[in-house]
Amino acid sequence: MGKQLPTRSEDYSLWYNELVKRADLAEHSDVRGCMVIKPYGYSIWEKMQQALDKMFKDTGHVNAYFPLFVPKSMFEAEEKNAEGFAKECAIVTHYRLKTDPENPGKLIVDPAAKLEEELVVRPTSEAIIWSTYKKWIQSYRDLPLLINQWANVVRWEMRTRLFLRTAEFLWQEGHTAHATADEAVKETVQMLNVYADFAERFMAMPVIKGRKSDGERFPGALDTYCIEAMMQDGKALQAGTSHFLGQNFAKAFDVKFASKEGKLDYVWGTSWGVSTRLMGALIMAHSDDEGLVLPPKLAPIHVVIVPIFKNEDELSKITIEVEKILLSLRQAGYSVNFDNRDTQKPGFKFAEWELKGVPVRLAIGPRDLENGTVEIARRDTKSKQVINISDVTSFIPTLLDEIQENIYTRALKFRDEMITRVETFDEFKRVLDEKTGFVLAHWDGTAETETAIKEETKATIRCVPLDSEEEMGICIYSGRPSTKRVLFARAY
RNA sequence: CGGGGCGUAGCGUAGCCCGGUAUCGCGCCUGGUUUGGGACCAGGAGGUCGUCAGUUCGAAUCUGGCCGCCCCGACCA
Repeated sequence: MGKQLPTRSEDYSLWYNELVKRADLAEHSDVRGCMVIKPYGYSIWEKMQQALDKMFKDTGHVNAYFPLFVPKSMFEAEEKNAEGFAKECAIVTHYRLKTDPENPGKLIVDPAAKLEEELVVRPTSEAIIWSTYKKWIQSYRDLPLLINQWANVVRWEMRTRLFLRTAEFLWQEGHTAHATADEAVKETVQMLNVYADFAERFMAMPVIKGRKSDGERFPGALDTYCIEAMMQDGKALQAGTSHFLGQNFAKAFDVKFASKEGKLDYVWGTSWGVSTRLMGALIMAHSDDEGLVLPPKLAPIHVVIVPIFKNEDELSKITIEVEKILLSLRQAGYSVNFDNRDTQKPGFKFAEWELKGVPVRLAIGPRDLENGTVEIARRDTKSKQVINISDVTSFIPTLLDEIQENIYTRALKFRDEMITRVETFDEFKRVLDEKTGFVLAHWDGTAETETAIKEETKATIRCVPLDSEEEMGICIYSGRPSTKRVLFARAY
């Protein structure tokens, strides 16, 4: 393992994989397609969970937990949904092992323990949840039902990438039921806004809110909204989705309610989710050739303090000063790590904490003790300055805010520069190949055109942006009339 | 499931064509010198060469089966 990370420009995928491993975020498990999230990586996910969970609670949602296993008959009740996920389901068929009579010490699946009905390991929980909602909902007084679940799901993917696509992943899925279509649509849009807000305010990652084309819609939904983010290689990453389910699941699972007027009607549903994929997004949106760059609001460690010392005596003198800083910063609610290991040199520690993306580093050595100063370095710009040690406590909060802001602004500027409006298919292909990034172009609205463009260019319609203005134009592919531009990109 | 490639120490590898008991780097351990940007020197530990069989006096190397993994395609939060 070399000391230097591969560079982003050389091979973005290699850079990503190495970074994930070297920054101690995650690694491939020995289990096919699965991922081990390491403590440091998991602590970032926990920060995301906390922030999101609060936003869900603030919008009136509560948490619950539903089973991992879904009986096949229940799973197939909503046909479109079942069909959409059928190709990537793990299925439990037996419930017991036994000693292999021909191979002592080894186990075989006991053929006598075959399940009468197979259990599907949830690829998503609509089926199991709606079958439960049937029991919970009778009257308009039971509505709206606003529930979120933090869980793992399994999708048997052919090829996997850490965080972006693994056989098992962690996520949150909200499932709500409403008395009216209007209210359900409002919920769908509200949660899309929550996601966009989270991405921008916490992850410092600008996103484009939009609506999926028919082809990209969630199976079983009437409408799928999404947020799309741009990675530093110009590719798009779907960072969250919110679906308006109409009455599809209510009908499939017979979930009816009595209205105020005494009429019986099917309820209206939504579902929405974000996953550990956001970790991949966070990494690819901000990190550089030195490693991870974490926005302060999601950094498990805000500040790391590295003492520069030659002997025990120097370290203890430094420690006295550091203790004061630790105390005041921790009281102010910041997570601070004092790296007083005597097994590593300062240079090594600098590199290591940069790799892990800690936003601010303080270095204190004998020179500083003499001058009453401390060297302060920020991860996002890699700039350093020396300030008075007495100013540290007031300096840090402002600096962290500034870093959060700067990372966002930088990502936004990059994103905006990498969105190109094109008028012809030649231009479209050229931009995708040479400049990369997102392309705003007219599309005739047909699935045929969408598929043809995808086959020729590997670019997909990421979404119809919600802020896309009415504008007469002609489809870049078919030449037919179009009223709106849609967002194309190659995607993860 | 189609097309290509690879399995050698914790990780990354050389050796394989042309058979003689395994190379180098990182990491790890010990001692010393170092310590304001990934230290240096010296010594050391660690290997059923994926697996099973065959050929041979002798197999990491040649032959065959099996297992596993990676890359490209189809699928995808």
